[in-house]
Amino acid sequence: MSGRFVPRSRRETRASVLESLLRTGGAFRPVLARETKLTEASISRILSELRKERVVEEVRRSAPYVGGPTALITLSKNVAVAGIELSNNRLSVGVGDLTGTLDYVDRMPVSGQLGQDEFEHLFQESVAAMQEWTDQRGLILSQAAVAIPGYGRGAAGNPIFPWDMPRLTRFIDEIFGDVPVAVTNAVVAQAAFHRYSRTGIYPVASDHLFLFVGHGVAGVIVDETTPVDAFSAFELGHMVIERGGLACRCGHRGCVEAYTSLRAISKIIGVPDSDILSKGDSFIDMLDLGAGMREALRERLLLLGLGLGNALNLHPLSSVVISGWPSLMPSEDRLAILDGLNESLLGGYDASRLALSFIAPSIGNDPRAALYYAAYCFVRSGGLDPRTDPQTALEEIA
Amino acid sequence: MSGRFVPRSRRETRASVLESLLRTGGAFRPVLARETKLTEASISRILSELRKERVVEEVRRSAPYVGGPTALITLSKNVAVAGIELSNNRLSVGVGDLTGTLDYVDRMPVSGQLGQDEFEHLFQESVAAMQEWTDQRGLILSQAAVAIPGYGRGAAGNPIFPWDMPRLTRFIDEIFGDVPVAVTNAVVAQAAFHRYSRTGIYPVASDHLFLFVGHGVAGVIVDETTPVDAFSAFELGHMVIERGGLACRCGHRGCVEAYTSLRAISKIIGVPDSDILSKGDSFIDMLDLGAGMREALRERLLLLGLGLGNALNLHPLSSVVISGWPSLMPSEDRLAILDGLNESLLGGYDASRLALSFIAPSIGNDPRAALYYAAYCFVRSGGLDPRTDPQTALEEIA
DNA sequence: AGCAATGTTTACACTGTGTAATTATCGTGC
DNA sequence: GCACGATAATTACACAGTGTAAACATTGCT
Repeated sequence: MSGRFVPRSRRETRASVLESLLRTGGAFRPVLARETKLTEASISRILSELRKERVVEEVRRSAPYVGGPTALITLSKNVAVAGIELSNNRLSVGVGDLTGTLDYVDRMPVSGQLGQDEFEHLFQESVAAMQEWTDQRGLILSQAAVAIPGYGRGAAGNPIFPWDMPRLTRFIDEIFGDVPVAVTNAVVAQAAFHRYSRTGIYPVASDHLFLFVGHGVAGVIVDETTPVDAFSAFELGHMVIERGGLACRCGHRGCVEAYTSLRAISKIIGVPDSDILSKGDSFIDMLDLGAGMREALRERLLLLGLGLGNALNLHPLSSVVISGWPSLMPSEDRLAILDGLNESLLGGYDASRLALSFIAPSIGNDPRAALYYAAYCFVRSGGLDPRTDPQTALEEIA
Repeated sequence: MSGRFVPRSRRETRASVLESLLRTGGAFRPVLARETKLTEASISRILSELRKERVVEEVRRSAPYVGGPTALITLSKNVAVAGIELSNNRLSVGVGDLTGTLDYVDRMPVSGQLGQDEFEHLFQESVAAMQEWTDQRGLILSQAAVAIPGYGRGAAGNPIFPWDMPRLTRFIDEIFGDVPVAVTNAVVAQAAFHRYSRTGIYPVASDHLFLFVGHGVAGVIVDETTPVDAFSAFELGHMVIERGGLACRCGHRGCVEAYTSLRAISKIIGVPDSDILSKGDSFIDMLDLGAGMREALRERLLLLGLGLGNALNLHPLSSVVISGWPSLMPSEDRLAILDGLNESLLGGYDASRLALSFIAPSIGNDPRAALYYAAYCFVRSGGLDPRTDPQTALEEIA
């Protein structure tokens, strides 16, 4: 009757406690116990360990009710992590702590046709500058993360930057030397950041597809029970929805990206693709200029909906969050997506079975997503150095 | 340095030992220890437990080498499981043991347009007949499994049998009463059966997509590290690949299924859809009759490849196994699939990055897949009654 | 100051594992 | 037919990590 769930390694237990703190931004012990499904006794033991290691801190708060808790547990500001983000426009490097503070930022413009050698050169320089900054302050990085669009498709290669990926990860590993570094898909970092980092109101809390429409069209299935670092990107951009249609940079015809990417719509509205997302609300005003523009964009949204419906047929989900330029469109125009869904989604679009929501593209806050991802990876490792851990060592051998 | 990986609940440990036995069909202790990453000491303890419970048996064998092992451990024939499979043609019920022996089979024809009431009625009758058989022999079922095409798409509903799924699972649960019963997608059961049940040579051993082209077109990602019961079906059939194309039974136009399902090709070759898969090798001879037939079928295979490429763009995998009518086609005709892949798969088809293989559709051995799935579910539960297990009970509350 | 209500820590028992010592089994060679 | 070598299989013990329950601490209220 006791319903015990005993076995967990210390690392796992620490990880789930720390993850809970990262997601909530700070919690009282009883809450923590509930979230992690541990007893307060265990929480007490783990926290005293983590406090000794200066990974977490206690802040005294007045009790919220009679006899209530007084010690708010938060992640420590002593742990330094780094995040590096590559987008089609720039390479951003940042250093911060586990609470989300960004203490150092450096952004370099890059071209969309960036070659691998060129990138490596730039990367090395940027990291060197960052390390100078950390060395000056005596900071030691506990974790770094690099977010790259199109990353993580194994043998299929990167559809956005056609690079040698094993070489890239080796290169990055070497640059960072002793510091553990995680490389991930930009959209994974972004989804995790939006969903969990408490920087704004996120429209859904259950499993859903996060779809970003930028230079590429990529999604992630945000599965609430799966660790973020196991999320895998969902490259929607190169689904062929119109045989023999518009030519795409991938060499095929009729891809979703050929119709709905920033580059594709920049041709319609006559604004450089790099400017579109930064326009924010003024985007809509801009559209008033051309009468046929909105209609043309609605057609593109319909095609996006068609591809999205196809994707949802493969992997049914009851909720989708869309970010990117479609989120800047007037809400009546966005309805075109539903028309597309009606052409492909099994059973058609039905608000009771599919919730569609939009979230503003978060231009300007790079490399916060990568930084958050670095914090997440640190936390997932239980705040223990992966290199000295026997279990990980064992797995590496195997 | 020791590389210990201690924490596992007894249930998990038992499950991994039993799963290993199910997959291999019997093993010696040292092999078992390696496969489960446990020490021989643990294996010894677990096996003595399982032997007492009569879930496993020991068969004496002459040692394969000096000082070699003599006791081959196998799953017991004492544990009875039931498998029920619904296809568009029939409802098959079987009872067997964990070794794959099928002791009782009953098959009833059903129509493709089966209504839910009608199905429930038939199901109840078939199960009653089966229970009469088990009662006569004093058998007590330890686990049952039901495999249904199109099952498991949550709120999205079943695209093949448009039924009320919560009602269906409730109904099935009630029918079986005390016996634990798992309901799953037919293609999941089939993939697991082909891949793990040692009934034939399976072409790949790594992660891959298993795609079955029958009345529907469905796939499963067979991920070697994920438990089979967590596999989720991949409904490729209703991806729209030709806007405004052929009408599909789902109400949309241009779905993969409208071009490549058994029903679709039965119109081309003039053979009833229910007969196609059972023709086996004579299928090819049949095609010789019509000159344009093969060309028409090749076109359909191209479209299948197009849809497959789209799916692989979303979820990159380096290996695909195809079963169903395409596997009966002459190998030169199957090359049309590659043409389709070349239109959609990022980077085009490349034998070094994508291995395509074919496996004969296993008509006639239903309900072996469901039976195997039942055995798998039993094994996954550690051979313990899930109802008396505190952990499961806890999870059910949550 | 004392009390009620809750939070926090600690002593102890329990589960399940690995290590290492012990015991069992088999084939081989004399 | 019996001792020996090689490996399999079991068992005693130590250790990690959890939950339970009791002890102790803190707070606000009267």
